[in-house]
Amino acid sequence: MTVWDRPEPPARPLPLDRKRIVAAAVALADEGGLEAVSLRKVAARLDAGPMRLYRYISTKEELFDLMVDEVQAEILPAEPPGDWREALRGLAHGTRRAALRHEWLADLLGGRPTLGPNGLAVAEATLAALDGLADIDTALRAVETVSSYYIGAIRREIARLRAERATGLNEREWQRAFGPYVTKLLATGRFPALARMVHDGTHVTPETSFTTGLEWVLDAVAARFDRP
Amino acid sequence: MTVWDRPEPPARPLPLDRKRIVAAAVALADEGGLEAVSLRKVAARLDAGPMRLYRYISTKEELFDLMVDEVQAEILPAEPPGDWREALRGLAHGTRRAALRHEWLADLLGGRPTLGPNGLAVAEATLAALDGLADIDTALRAVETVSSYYIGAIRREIARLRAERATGLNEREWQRAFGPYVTKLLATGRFPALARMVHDGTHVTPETSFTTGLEWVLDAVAARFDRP
DNA sequence: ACCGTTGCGATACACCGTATCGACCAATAC
DNA sequence: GTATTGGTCGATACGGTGTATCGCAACGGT
Repeated sequence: MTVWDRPEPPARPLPLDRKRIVAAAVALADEGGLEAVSLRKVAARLDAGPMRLYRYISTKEELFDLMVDEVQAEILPAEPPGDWREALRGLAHGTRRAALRHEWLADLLGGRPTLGPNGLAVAEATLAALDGLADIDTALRAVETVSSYYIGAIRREIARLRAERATGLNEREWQRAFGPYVTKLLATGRFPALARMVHDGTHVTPETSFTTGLEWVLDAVAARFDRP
Repeated sequence: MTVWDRPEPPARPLPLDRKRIVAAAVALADEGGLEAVSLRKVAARLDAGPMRLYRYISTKEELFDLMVDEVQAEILPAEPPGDWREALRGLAHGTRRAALRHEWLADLLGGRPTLGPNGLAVAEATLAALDGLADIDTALRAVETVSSYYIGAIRREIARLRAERATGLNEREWQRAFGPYVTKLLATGRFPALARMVHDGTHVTPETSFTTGLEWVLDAVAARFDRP
């Protein structure tokens, strides 16, 4: 029996590790959103059966945790920041940019404590920036407040982005177009303040809105640092 | 054929409406979380087949939208607030209390624009409170900033609550107990600031933490109102 | 060389959201 | 009064999900 007759040995499946699994899941989520991530599809991308993954994770939620931690690596500042304010600002904008690159992140943000290595590294970097500027409790409160702000702001921004995309790319006209339903409701006169806002409010880019609010919050933090 | 032989006419199924459907869904979610809400189970609670619901909603997401709008009715202030600060504060705390009553709300908060009647009413009440205190754009920015803060804060709080519950009700000792994994990581010395925080930080109730951050943000808003 | 043990992953299960389409019912035509 | 038609409703069915179970194959010890 010649070599030509003999079949190749059964191709050993690619060895798996969490890194490859998470990369596949992130790719799927980037392409089709979180709901496109199924254990079967992730496994298929790696030429494996679904149950194969259970050696590395024990639940789908754990996969999500790993995904979040994975992208948190993108958030860590490249160079040590100048002062605390720049550090917090960088963190907030970094998270926002990550969420714009990986929109599914908005669905997960704040949903579970981030105890992965990168999550902890982010927390460490944040707290380190505030070191010595105030007592520990004030610093903690500052981090919580800023994080809460940008988690909420990012969620809202991505939500609006999706809504605009769904109603047909009317990015600029969203405020006025809003869909017939809302315009009708506004016309009833039951929401005068809202109607005025929609009618007279200037359109600002999401980034401007995000930045403005962030600076306000940072101002509030600064006020506590100056007068402890 | 006597009455006794004749079967009763087939019991006409209870008439359905969105209100009853949403109430059933909310009850299910209150009992078992969002993932306990399936169209089949909601329908079963109403003695109906799953497809029956599709006359009232066309997608499961729409049911979630209705649920959110439903609980937003609980948020509207009972009496007109004294000043803008009290209004925003009331809104934030109202939302937080609603999320503690209906934990699944935290999963949905900020996830989609709230265009339902109650959502719009909440927005109207908020904006009305700021009326005339600043130019429209500043007012809008203020509302966005405060909402972003409390959406993020509530999500984080519920996430921690669930994590504590899952690791076994160690509510008080969470900071120190944290699970063997984190303590090990902290022991490596790679996260000094974090370790100090965990070790020396005072334990504050979630409500205190929420309120503190909220007042900071409100201070920031007030600063913009005073000096426009 | 054999056998006991372990651990992997294919099979299978219960359940999901919802597209499809047959059965039913009301209204119309004769 | 009866036959027919039209439209609507919801039972059935489909393709997919996360994961429990357990037969089998590979391995280590005697």
